[in-house]
Amino acid sequence: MELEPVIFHVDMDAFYAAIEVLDNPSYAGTCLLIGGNSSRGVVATASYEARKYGIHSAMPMVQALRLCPHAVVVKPRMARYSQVSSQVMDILRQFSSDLQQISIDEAFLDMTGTRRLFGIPRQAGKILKERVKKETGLTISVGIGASRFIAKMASDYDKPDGLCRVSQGKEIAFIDAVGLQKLWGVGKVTQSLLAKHHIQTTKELRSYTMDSLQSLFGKSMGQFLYLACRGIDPGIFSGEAKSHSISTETTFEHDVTSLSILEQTLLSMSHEVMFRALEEKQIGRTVGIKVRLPDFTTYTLQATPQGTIYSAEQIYHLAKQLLLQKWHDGTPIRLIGVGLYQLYEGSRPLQEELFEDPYQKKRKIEQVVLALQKQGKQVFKAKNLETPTPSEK
DNA sequence: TCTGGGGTCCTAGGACCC
DNA sequence: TCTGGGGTCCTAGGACCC
Repeated sequence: MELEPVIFHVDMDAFYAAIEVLDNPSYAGTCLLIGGNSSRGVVATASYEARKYGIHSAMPMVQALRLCPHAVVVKPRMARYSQVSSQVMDILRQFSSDLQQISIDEAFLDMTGTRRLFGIPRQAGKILKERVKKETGLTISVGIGASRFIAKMASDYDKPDGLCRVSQGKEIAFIDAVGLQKLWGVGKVTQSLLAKHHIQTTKELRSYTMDSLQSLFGKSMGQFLYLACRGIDPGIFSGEAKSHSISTETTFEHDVTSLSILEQTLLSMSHEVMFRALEEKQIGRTVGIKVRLPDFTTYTLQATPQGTIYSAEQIYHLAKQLLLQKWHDGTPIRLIGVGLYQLYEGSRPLQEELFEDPYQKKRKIEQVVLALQKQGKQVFKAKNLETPTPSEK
């Protein structure tokens, strides 16, 4: 007999803010904003108290503080959040070995065939929530469905501290309840495109054939919409990630016009990107830069040299060449970024080159530096254990 | 309102090859 | 000299997500 698929989507509630409250209980019940507190910062996470004022993620911090002047702003501590994230993932793994983490605070759990262990899905969801709460102090929202797509929207449907199950056969009714505005994968642009065609609801969307949707919205988006409004998983998070990239970017506090500052920034970013690649044992074939002007026009440039990209210095040289293709002295820049693309796993080049690349030597040096840095970190961690931070009392 | 940082995926055009 | 069709790779831009 075919087992009914049971997919859980676990979503941690106001994750960054919740952790700050855990570590500093005096924040409990306050309007807490996690994010950069500069003039150009945005809100990464707002506590539920702050959300009552209309504050949401991605809102400019300046605007958020206008809405709620007494809010407390805390800079993100990503290392701490990652630590708690893996703690939660370890708990989830005890419920199913088939875990797919999709971001720092979200994961899918395939719970098919676990009924004898944890009971019916809703029961299993309850146990899971209790376990996470008891062991970490955090509340999570759990969505349960027969597919990832449904489970994902179900966890959002009843937030925070939610538990929502959509049983098989009830998908269309659920999609209609969620509504077109909150359909996963349909953002602002698609929304207004739909509105132009007088499509306001998921029900109206269902009156279109696959062909007509594809001619209106393109092959891929058309198919996505056709399936999504019927509650059929369009295949979200199913394929293995093919390509991979590592990038970093920064928005300057004030627009930058000086070449030497841009060079400095590119250089340190090139090192950061290269170190992360080394750490993940990835080799890149393409270097790209991103530039944003004060009026927010943004362009990207990339280059794929012959052979392989071995070192931070090589990234820097390529990035600088790319920058100088577009940038002329004195043009103010708001944001600059560097990335490594077309990554593949390994420490060897795709094709053995005839001569040893001078950059290959540099890579080896950088590998040694990375190893030393890691050692340093471990020493640091060991020391930390002896002198616990106040929150660990 | 004046818009972060880190990603993935899709589209479309051009180069190049057979 | 006018010119097809398919495939792959590269580049640039953009939508979307957390």
